[in-house]
Amino acid sequence: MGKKAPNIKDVAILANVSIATVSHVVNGTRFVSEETTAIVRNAIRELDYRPNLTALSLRKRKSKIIGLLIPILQDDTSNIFFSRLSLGVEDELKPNNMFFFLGNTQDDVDSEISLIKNLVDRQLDGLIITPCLKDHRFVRDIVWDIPVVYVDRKPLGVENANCVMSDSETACWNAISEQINMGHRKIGIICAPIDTTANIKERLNGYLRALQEHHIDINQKLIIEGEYNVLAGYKLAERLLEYDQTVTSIMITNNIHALGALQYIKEKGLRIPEDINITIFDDYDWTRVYSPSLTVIRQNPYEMGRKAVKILMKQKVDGSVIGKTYIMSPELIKRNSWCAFKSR
Amino acid sequence: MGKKAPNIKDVAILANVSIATVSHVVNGTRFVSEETTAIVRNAIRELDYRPNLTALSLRKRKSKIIGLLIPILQDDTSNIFFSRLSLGVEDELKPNNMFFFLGNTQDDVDSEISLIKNLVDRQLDGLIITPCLKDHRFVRDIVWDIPVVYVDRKPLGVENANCVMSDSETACWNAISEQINMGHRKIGIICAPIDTTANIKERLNGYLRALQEHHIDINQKLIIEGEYNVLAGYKLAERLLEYDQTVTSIMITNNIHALGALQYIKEKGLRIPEDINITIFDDYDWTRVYSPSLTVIRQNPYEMGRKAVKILMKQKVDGSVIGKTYIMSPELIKRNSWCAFKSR
DNA sequence: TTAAGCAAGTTAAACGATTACGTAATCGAT
DNA sequence: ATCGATTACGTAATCGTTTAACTTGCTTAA
Repeated sequence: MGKKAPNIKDVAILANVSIATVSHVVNGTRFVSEETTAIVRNAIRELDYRPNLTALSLRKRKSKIIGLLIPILQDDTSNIFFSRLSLGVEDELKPNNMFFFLGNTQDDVDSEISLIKNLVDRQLDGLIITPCLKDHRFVRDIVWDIPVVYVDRKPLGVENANCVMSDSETACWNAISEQINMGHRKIGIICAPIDTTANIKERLNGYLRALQEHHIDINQKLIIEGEYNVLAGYKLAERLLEYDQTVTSIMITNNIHALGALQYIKEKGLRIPEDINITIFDDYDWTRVYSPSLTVIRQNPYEMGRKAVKILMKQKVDGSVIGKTYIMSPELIKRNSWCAFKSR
Repeated sequence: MGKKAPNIKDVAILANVSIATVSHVVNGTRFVSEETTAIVRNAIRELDYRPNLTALSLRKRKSKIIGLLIPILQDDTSNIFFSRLSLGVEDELKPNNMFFFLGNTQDDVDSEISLIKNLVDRQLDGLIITPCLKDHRFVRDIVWDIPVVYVDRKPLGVENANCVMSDSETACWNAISEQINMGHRKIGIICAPIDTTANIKERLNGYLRALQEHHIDINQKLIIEGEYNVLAGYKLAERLLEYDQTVTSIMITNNIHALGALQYIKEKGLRIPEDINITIFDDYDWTRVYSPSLTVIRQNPYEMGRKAVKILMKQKVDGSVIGKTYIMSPELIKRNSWCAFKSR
């Protein structure tokens, strides 16, 4: 126990060369004779020397690390979106042999700022952020010239930053439109608080647009909004169905609310889909196994993660950032929680 | 764009003092006159100076970061266990104002080693590891004197490292025993590959012990083991129930297999719990909403994470590590997937 | 013979902080 | 007037690397 890690100097002494030579052997940055190379290699092996990455970061002013900031709430810790996003980021990073630093802002503005600062101050090579703070104008002054890519949400004041987004509006519009075509008229929607950075508004807009296009009056009472946890989901479904028992379809714009809402629907004895159609955002594994299996809108966070890294890498190389937004299209996965409207 | 971040020297120049004085003002490590302090503070504010944490890590030989290594597989990206574990780690770290570096080994031995090395080489202050590599003897030579705490799994060769574990054996034993007392005799168990570091064996042992204690013959054909993904879960349930239709209870030792197995049971038309009891490891949200709600064994990964950090902090302070293993007891949450045995 | 050229290293200055040690100015006591 | 203590700060070494600039000893061409 307790022996110190060897450094380049230890290697140099053992090999009886200068530290510069060791460095050049390690990095192949200059010709070193075969003989010397062999001696240095041996010394490295003998001591089990590995370069100190902190010193390297300091000297090179880059760290081979990027930061990934995500906003997972307490009640949402098995969030599939950000898990898969991380996986995408990781997989794309690996070939560049870089790592990432995961920071969870827990959707808290102060955490977000302090995390960004902390990461920047560790000389990160880039940042991928799903922001909770709406206004990111100040961020430019914090991150200096570190490339930043926004994912899933686009805050204010970063018009010339690159983004990777999911087109939830169209996805939602599409799901609602299809149901209208299947005869449904009274369609409710359950949302997390709309006044956040999260793209709830887009989903709601998709809903509204679909109704308008089909000349269906919008009833504000069928638009239900509330806290982001399972119990709230239950209550929101209750509020919706107490108000109007004849709703024949509900779009639940997140998985957490879905869990609560389904509980209420089950207790209430409503049959899915005969009495009510259900559509859920995000294709969690369980939605397939549920009885009946649930129609979902599947985003592609994995690819979004990969894309974000690709953009970051490109930004690092050519430096030029031109506020482009890359859009991924979610997929509608139709399962057994949908059926055509039958009057009752 | 592209201005460089200011450093301590910039501040010193602006304030017309030495960098030592700036450092002392920042850290309060020496008396500095009120006047000078004010001047320095102003300069800091004006430049928006924040110390470079890389330089700081290098100099102080510590980073205020710990590493958390977890083994999440592709098919398991919404894993609640490790999500909550991370959350526990994070929450416990915050008051110490430290951060963590999350590394996913994806249950791959090579990734595990390279991640450990990478983290160590960044002067991490500690490591919390859920290992996939069985033999960690070599780790001592890699991490030098950085404190390590193992969570959820204990590899070989680290007898004097601290651990935080979940007592799955007792939990499993308890669940099986209760069902035996409820009249069940033919009880199957579905496991992920037993030959891993993951504590599948403990769960199986709990199962075996319960049967033995009640003098029930052990039928190897009721012990089903297979790959760790949803489809495999389906196939494993199929194998079990094709072999013996009269099994009245299945213990599914992980959530992923459960999803597949439930699918099979549903398709097969078996009723839960009338035809078959179901018990699942890990209390995912959806198990409550499922029809019927599922009896689960709930571990406490959140507290395990917090505990691991506490141990790490203590280790950092007193340095003495005495291979203690802290054990958390999972909880049996009885829901509607259980009923007493009725002969059919 | 000698200067230029080359091969293969070495030396030392960064990177941005902390901190042991040194020092100039002031004051009180003798 | 001089010494010693004290106050308030500066100088420079250090952490472990990279890398520009320099050195040393040969070879070779004029």
